[in-house]
Formats: sequence, structure tokens, C-alpha cells
Amino acid sequence: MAKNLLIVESPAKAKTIEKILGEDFEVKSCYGHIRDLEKGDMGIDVNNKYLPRYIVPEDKEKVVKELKGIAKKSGEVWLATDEDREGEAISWHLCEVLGLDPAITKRIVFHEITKPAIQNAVQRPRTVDMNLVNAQQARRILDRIVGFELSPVLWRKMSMKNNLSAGRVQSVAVRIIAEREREINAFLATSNFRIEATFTANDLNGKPVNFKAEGKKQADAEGAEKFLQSCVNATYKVSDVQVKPGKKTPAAPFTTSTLQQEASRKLGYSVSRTMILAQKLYESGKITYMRTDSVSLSETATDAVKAQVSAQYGDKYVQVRKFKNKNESAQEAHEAIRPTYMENNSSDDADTRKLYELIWKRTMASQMADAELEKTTARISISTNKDELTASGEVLKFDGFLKVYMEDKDEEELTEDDNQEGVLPPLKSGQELPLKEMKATERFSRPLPRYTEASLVKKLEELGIGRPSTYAPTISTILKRGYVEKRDKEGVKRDYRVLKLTGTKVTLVTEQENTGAEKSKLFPTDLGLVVTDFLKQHFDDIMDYNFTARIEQEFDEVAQGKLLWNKMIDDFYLPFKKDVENTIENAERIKGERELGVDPVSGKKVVARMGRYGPMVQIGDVNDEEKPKFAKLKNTQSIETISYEEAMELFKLPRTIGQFEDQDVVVNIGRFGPYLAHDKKFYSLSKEFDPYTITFDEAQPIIVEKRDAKEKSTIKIFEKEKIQLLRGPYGPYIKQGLRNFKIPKDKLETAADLTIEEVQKIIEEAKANPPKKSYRKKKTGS
DNA sequence: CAGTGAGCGAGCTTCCGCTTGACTT
Repeated sequence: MAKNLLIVESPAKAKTIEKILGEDFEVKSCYGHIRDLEKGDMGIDVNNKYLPRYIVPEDKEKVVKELKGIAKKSGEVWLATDEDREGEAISWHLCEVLGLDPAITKRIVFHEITKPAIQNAVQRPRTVDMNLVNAQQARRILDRIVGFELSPVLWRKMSMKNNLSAGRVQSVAVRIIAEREREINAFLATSNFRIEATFTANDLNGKPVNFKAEGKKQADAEGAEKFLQSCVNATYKVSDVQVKPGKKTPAAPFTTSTLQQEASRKLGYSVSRTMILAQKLYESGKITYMRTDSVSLSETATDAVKAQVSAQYGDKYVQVRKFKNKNESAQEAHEAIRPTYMENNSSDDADTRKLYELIWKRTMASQMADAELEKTTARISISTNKDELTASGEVLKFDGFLKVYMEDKDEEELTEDDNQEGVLPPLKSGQELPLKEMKATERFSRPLPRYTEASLVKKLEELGIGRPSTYAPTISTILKRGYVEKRDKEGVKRDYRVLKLTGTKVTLVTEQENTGAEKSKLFPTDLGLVVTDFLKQHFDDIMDYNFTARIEQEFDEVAQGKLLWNKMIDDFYLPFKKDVENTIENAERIKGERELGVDPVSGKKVVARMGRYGPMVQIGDVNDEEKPKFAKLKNTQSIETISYEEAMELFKLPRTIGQFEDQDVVVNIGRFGPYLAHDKKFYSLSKEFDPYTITFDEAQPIIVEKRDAKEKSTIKIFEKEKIQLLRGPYGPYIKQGLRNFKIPKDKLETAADLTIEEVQKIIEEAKANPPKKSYRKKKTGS
């Protein structure tokens, strides 16, 4: 008898399931979606109930053909795509493409790839749920409409030539970044004074140790000084000691989002790096599926974790827990991310080892006992005033899950109390304490930190925007479009005051701290800010943080059969289409103009705004008789924050900084960044040089060095044919115009002897046999 | 390779969500 064909989404899954099901089934994968909306004219017939036009994309033709062939030879076809909206749609598309009747084709689902789960699923096949499929179609169509109607509005209203785009997910992601930036720009720091006293007392061994106690915060320096003065010659006594038990509980096993966050905090990985490494671990069978929003573990898994905890740390450390998802938008088609074999606590592969160990530890900790603490709070009275000081300490009584793992906190969740409370020496009520020193330190309030890739993912997940499979691509999109930049920011020095009481004297010193430094954070560009403002002004419903949540409710109603999907789309589309038409007709072009002042020389207006080639400053108006002057903003500057003085500074280029070999040396910023021009040749300036301040003495060696290096790397030049033989970091190669060509291996040694005929033959052959076509879209040459 | 800066119009771009590979400079 012919084998049955079972189709799943992921090829790694297919292999595992085939082993479980044995002889009767051939298990194949369809590699995700196999059909999509046609690209021309949106792929939707908006005048006919939004009828979608589906095609098999080029890169899926091979898979579809193979599946068709196998299906023909097979017995029954079983559909085992993921149990969520997208998975249900994939099953339906498979029916359509393979010529199966969705009303009778067997559809099975499981949340975990374990023998009992899969055998159980095979016992209870159902059919494709068309309501759920329709909910997916509504999702797909709405996203296509938003993306393909909104993006062209930007193309028309922006003078920039980038491939601008807008969408339900990406535009809101940019908005989150933009709004945080403006909060930071508008932030005014306030300060207060933190009172901290250092006392000495004997520890358990009778050895004197120092410990700290805090007083009430003082609003200003006067208050702080008054308080310290009031403590002169005081005696200090413990008035009360309280001991309270406390506990800490482990975090839930990893989802995609929490894995990305922890890998970012603990290992410093970008979101995409985490996903690439996790994919490797998954494909080699070391972890379960890495794109999931579920925190639950299979019973088989909890048993294995329990056994491992017990074997490694003893039964005292075991505590089996079931975690529930806090996130309403979760679809839970898979398990949480966990090791497939708990007995492997590490991975052989150096690349993935750290991430694997992180997953292993998190999974272990999730099934371990609470950590037990003892928190001590001692109140200390001051003889000379009515105020009180408080000393607190924490002692770990039982480490529990902390033996293995502790989740890190995000910057914005950190409080002063996280300055880890130390251990207090034993204190008794009535005990007198000798004061070593008392300090009042000025502390400034801080704005919320800028987002990291991972904290943006966290925020998106909270808003229910995006899915595990799209978090990393969404970040790539907004970076690629130039709406957002990832970079470091240097801090600025700031003075703060410290008042000290030592003996009977209060003294004031000023110290310095670095503030506002950030590493690898997301900054909005002027383009991102301007586009966000525009979209918010004209499409506030789509830019609303709750838009996705609202339509998700409607998708749910469609999935439950309570709402027709094309009715839902119609209710959305009609008003939306009006907004689009209205905006195209009436909205002004997007400029983001800001007036900075008046140029003292010409008396003309100085403005900062978006130009065709990015943010710039401008003196004068295009309608003036004289042409306006233009200058590009520096990378770190922004239309919103640039000052008049900084703007005027930008007009100081180009600068002639001296003469070398009887030719002018000129510094300027061009299409490809800062450069030196000398003798009709150009030399790019590296980041360490500032074109506004570079001196002739710094510039001259750059010219000489680069000229020499170029000479050395040139093997031969065929002037007439405009072909060069050059030496690069990978050996000799041929350059014709902007294209490079490899030299055949057997001629590498004697590259210098190549004749023009030989070179032309190599080029022709390379052009005749272009490198194999990749699935990726053509690169945008920037 | 090192200019430009407004707007027109050829012809193109663009979305989100499922999946992996086949690319190298």
C-alpha cells in the first residue's frame, strides 16, 4: 500500500516526526507559506468583495512541484501545519494547490513534537477550519492594503528618493522610537540630595565592619546642609530591628521575545544574531522551535527537567511549575524554547554555546524551588533631631533556582534599590553606633533610556504588534529604510555636589559624572521623525498603538464565524481609502521645516529642513534672486535639535587648508562623506578626523599614504580599454568600471603577465556564466 | 565617486507572516 503523505511547515520538524510515525507515513515540509497575493494592483479585487488573487511565488515553485508529485503517488494526504491562524491558512492553500477537498482532507494539530502528542493527534484528525482561514485572509489583505496604499502616499509627498514604505507594524515601531527621542529631548533633569551615613559595628566574629544607612532625601543643597549641620555632635542608636522573610521566583521558560531580550542583556547579541544562532541549534536538534510565543513545556519536558534538577542539585531544589502566558495575543502553536535533551548542559559548537547554555539554565531554573531571603531593616535614631536613618540588608537563606540562573533587568526597570543590598552586621535594639561619615550626594533624575533592539521587541509584544517570526525582520526594515539608526552616544560631563559631615565639620565638594552615554541604541533619523509626524497627522487610526489590538479582536470574531471577513475589510477600507485620497489631494509635501534665525551677513532666514538628499540647513529662499546656500547636517545632528550656532558652523565647508606640491588641499563633505581633494584626486577621511577642524599637518600624510597604497595595489592598467589589474586583500583581481572579476586560479601566480586579450577573455567568460541566481531580491546599490 | 536641494513623469518601489538557503566582499 502507498504511504500516506504528511505535510508540516518546517523541514527539521519533518525529520523528527517521520521517525515517530514510522513506516506508514512519508513526512514532507512545505517551508511555510506556499502562496501569496499577486503583487500587481495589490493582488486584491477591491470592487468585488476583496477577492484575493493568489500566486505561487517563484521561490516556492520547486517545493510545490515536489509536493504535487509525491501527493499523486501517495495514499492519503494529511495536513499538519502549525496550529495557529497562519498554519490553518497554509493547510488551505495546500488543498488548493494539491487539488484536495478541504471538507474531507485530514488536518491534524499538535503543540509539541513528542511521541504521545503526535500519536494522539493522528487518532483525532479534523478538517480545515475555514473560519480561521478567513481570519488569516482578512489579516493578509488588510496588511497588503495598508502597506500598498500608504507607501505610495509617501512616495508622492516626500522629495526623498529612498524606497520609502509604511505598514501596520513598521510605522508604529518607528513611532515608538520617535516618541521616546522627543521625551528625552524635552526632559529637564531635577536633582535632590541623598543622605547616606556610614557606621561601624562588629560582625559575627567580633570584627568591626562598615555598613550604610539612608536618611530622608533632601530637596536642595540648603536642606541637605541644614540636615548635616543638625547632626553635628549627635549620637546614634538602633531604635528598632525588623526581620522579614522574602522570596524570589524564577522566570518562565523562553519565548522568542524573552530569549531575544535576555541574549541582548546578558550576551550583548543583536536580535538577528540571536535568531541565527537559535536556528542553528534548532536545525541540529538541540533545542525546540525558536519562533514561539508560548511559555509552556510539554509533560515529557518537565519530567526531564525535574530529573535533571534532582540529579544535579537534589530533590530539595525541584519545583515543577506550569507557567501561563500573560500575553493575550499569543497563539501558542509551539512549546516554549527549551533544550531537547536536558542532560546536555552545553553545546560543542563554540558559536552557539553561550546561547544554548542560556536556554538550558533558564529551562532548569523554571522548574526549581523559590529562593528564600531574609530582609533586615534597622531604624537608627539621631539624638540631635527627630529624623531617622534606615539600614537594610538581605541574606540569602536558600538559593533555590538562583543556583542556576537569574533574569536580568532592563535599564528602565532598574531602581536605586537594585544597588544590591549588602549584608548587615548583627544589630540589637538600643545599640549605640559610632558614625564614620555622613554624606549628602546630589542625584539627578534621568529620562527613560532609548530603546535597544530587544527592548523594542518587548514593547511591540506588549502592544500585540508583530509576531515571533517578524520581530527581527521588522527591525531590519526600519533600519534599512533609514527611519532608525543603531548607534552609540557619548555622554556629557556634569557636576554634582557632595556635602560631607566628618567630625564636627560640614564641607562641600564638587565632583563630576558622565551622563547620557548609551551604547547600541535605536535613534530615530530626521526622516523617521518627519514621516511619523506625517502619518500621525493623516492616518492617526493606523498609527494608534491600539490599532492592531482592535483589529485582532475582529479577526477573532471572523475566526469564530461571527463576522464575515469581507464585511470586516469593507468597514475598514472605505474610510481608509477616503483618507488616502484626501491626503494625496490636500496634504502639503513633507518638509519638517524649522526656523533657526537670521544670517547676519545677508539678513536672510536660516532654516533646517528635509531636502531631497536628507536633512540640511539653508540660508535664504528659492524664490530669492540669489540662490540659497545649502549644507548637509552631520550624522549626529537633527533638524529638531540643531542650534543656530551649529547650523552656521556647517556653512564653513569647503575649506582650503593649505598647499601641497603647489596644489590646494581642500576639505569638504560629499556624497560619500568627508574627503580631501588635492590635484584633482579625492581621498576619503576616516571617522577619526573632523572635516571642520582637520589641519594641513594632519591632512598631508593622508594624501601621501593613500597615494602610495594605490600605487602598490595597482599591478597594471590598460588605459584604452579602461581595465585595471589590482591587488586586493584576497589577491589579484580585474576591475572594469564598477565591476570586479576573479582571475582563474592557475593564473593567479602570474597575474602581472596577463595580456589584454587574456583579461578580456576572462571578463567575457564571467559575464557569460553569471553567478547563480539567488532567491533574494536584487540589491539596492546605495 | 565627491552636484544636488523644486517638481514633473517614465517605470519602479511597497505590506506582514510562514519557512530556509545560497550568497560573499
